[in-house]
Amino acid sequence: MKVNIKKFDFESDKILSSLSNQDQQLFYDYSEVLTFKKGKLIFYESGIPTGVFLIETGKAKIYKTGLDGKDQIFYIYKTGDLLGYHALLCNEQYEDSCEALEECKIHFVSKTNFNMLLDKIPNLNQLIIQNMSHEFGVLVNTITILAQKSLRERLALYLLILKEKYVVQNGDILLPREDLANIVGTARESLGRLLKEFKEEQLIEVDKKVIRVSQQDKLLKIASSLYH
Amino acid sequence: MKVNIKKFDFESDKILSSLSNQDQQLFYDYSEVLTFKKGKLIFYESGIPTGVFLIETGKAKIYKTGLDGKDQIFYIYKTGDLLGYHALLCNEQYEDSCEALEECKIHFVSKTNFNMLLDKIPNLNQLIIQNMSHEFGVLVNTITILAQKSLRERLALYLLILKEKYVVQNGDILLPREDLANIVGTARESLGRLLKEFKEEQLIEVDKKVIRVSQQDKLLKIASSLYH
DNA sequence: GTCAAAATGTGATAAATGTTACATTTTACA
DNA sequence: TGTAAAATGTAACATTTATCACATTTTGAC
Repeated sequence: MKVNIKKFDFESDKILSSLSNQDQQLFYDYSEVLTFKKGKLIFYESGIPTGVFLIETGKAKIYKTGLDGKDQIFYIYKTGDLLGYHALLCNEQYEDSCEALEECKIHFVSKTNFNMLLDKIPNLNQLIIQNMSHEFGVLVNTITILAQKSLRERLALYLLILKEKYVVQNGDILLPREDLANIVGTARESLGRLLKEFKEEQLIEVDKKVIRVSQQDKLLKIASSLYH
Repeated sequence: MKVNIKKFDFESDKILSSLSNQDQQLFYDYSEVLTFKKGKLIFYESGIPTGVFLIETGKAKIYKTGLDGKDQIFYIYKTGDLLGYHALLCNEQYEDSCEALEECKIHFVSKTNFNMLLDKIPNLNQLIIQNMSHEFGVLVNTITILAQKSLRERLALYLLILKEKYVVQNGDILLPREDLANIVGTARESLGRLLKEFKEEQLIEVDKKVIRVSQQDKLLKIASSLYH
């Protein structure tokens, strides 16, 4: 059986897109637009949540910094995604940090406004519940992959996931090596070695920072432990 | 800084215990009591959810079986915990399996009844949202640990977590080696070797299957990468 | 209690991955 | 456009962890 890439997608864009046009407009009405330059923090671990974020353009990584200072990236949000509501909804400090991978235009909805919207849009509550319970499954899958699969398998899988998501132009992956290493859970050097192997096996093409998947089917087999 | 063991607790017992006595009674009224013998499946991956489960007595592991047949256990539920609502709430198949670690007495609430309860108990919806958003943080922490920490650190951490939770008598841990290996994400043999090391270093005592933590403080330092 | 099955322990070996220490390239911006 | 800083590549080496192939112990059923 093959791994299913869709099972690694939070689908956090569905929350807003499932609302009626009026409700979507209401959401925008109660938001203010913020711009985060590349590398800027949108929120950070142990900070107090003050609202939620809807990405209009750009991508952002959420990650957690380990005790040794190494980051573990566990998701990349993209255009349309609603994020940052977990800590807000359980009245806890942020457990993770969020950083703009490129310039991000974001609709920020303050805590008070968000609560107001939850009142005014009966659907919203339900959609967030649906999304969070879906996310649970995604994180469970992530844990299993990280705990059980070899580096080679993990890299193959995440290249496929990123290809779907991290489109710069026709499916090219443009992400700092360090970030990619922090997604698949390895050292930058080990990642580099493996990327070279993949390149030699003509599974991918590498042009400076850009990675292009050339043999999706073979990568999928590797990710599924069906092919070494 | 030291790792915080509390950040690995779903606190799924808080859902019901936060309700008023009347509402708790209502919950029980709409449930039927089921008994699962040790080793029996409570639900399983790719199955269709039909309701939720409240553990009255016993413990149960939730895990996911990887493509190679190896299980990854990512949580152990105990008395008072409400579980199995994720797949139900997002209308998806179970992403994981749940198996009784010992004989479990469980209150099962069917999907229809659960929806009815969500209507009748205004609080319940809110409590589940709170719990799910809290769980998100726990899973994020789990991912970071699995991806970044050495086997030695992971074992130290999970022994401490299990000591809190898996009390048979005064904090003893009684769990098959294979299960423990599937929690910390390693092979059974590697786990055994490391347990022997811990024993030689007098961090733990091992009496047949029972593991007893003797030097909690040192284990905590190991788990926190402060001590080799 | 006996016996078979399941669980656990052991040791040698192989493989995977991390670490260190630089060389080289690319990028950002002055 | 030049230059320093950041990112990336490389190679040798150390370490960790998995794997294999059994021996031994424990458990559960009869």
